[in-house]
Amino acid sequence: MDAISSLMLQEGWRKGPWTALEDRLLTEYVQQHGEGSWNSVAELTGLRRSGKSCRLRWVNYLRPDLKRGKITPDEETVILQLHAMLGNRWSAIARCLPGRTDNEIKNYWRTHFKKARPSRRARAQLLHQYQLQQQEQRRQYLQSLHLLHQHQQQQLQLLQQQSQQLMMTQQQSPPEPDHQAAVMAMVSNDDQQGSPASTAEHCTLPVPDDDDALLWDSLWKLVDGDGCADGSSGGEYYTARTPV
DNA sequence: AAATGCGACAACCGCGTTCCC
DNA sequence: TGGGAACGCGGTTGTCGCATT
Repeated sequence: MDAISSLMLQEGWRKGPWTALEDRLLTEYVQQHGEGSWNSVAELTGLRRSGKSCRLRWVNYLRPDLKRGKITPDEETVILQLHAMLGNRWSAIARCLPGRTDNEIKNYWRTHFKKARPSRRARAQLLHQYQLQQQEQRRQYLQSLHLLHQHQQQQLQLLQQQSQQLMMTQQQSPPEPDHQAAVMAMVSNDDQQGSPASTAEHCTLPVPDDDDALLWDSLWKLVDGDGCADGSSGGEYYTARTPV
């Protein structure tokens, strides 16, 4: 707490939510004296509020031209477009939306468009989705291995048949050594491939491309809970959600 | 039914700018 | 022209009510 705030409390300045009586006093003051000279509000009305607090209350809540109610889709569009052009210049954006305050627009933006650190529940859901995706990847991989093995078995049977036919014909004329060795090598290699299950034990999941690697890396950071705790680090904006 | 999470919004705070003497 | 008061702005925090677990 700074010196001024401390002094305010010592002198009995009120803080926190405004009461209906305070609102009425402030409204009557503005009706009589106009906006401005906020520091004289306390003196002339008996309000125990700082000039700063009075101005904020008037601008953000009591002004008669304020528009109440939800931000409309049209207004949301304007906010998005202006924010893309102006950045966080809330007062400039508010000037283009009659009846809306900079505070209101700022709050709306932060609630709807600024990426927040996912909650514990959201992180658990992300982890669950990730595990399901991994299971599905592994299942597809094993299935493809199984199909490959079936194909290899068919090839092996074919080769064995050809080999037997060859042996039978060679009984009439001696085989060429190179050819026989090549056939035996192919058969031998196929045997060493092993069953799909044993192969799967050594298999690794497909290596993700760069984008996927980044995604999973981010995911693990979220799951591990070592993301920035206060959500105040830079670069955390993302594109607008689809309005509901 | 109680605990917890989350969105919405009001209000506060610090700092930069403007105004006035 | 310098300094202090007033004002304006953007970031942050606190609170409340509803939804979900």
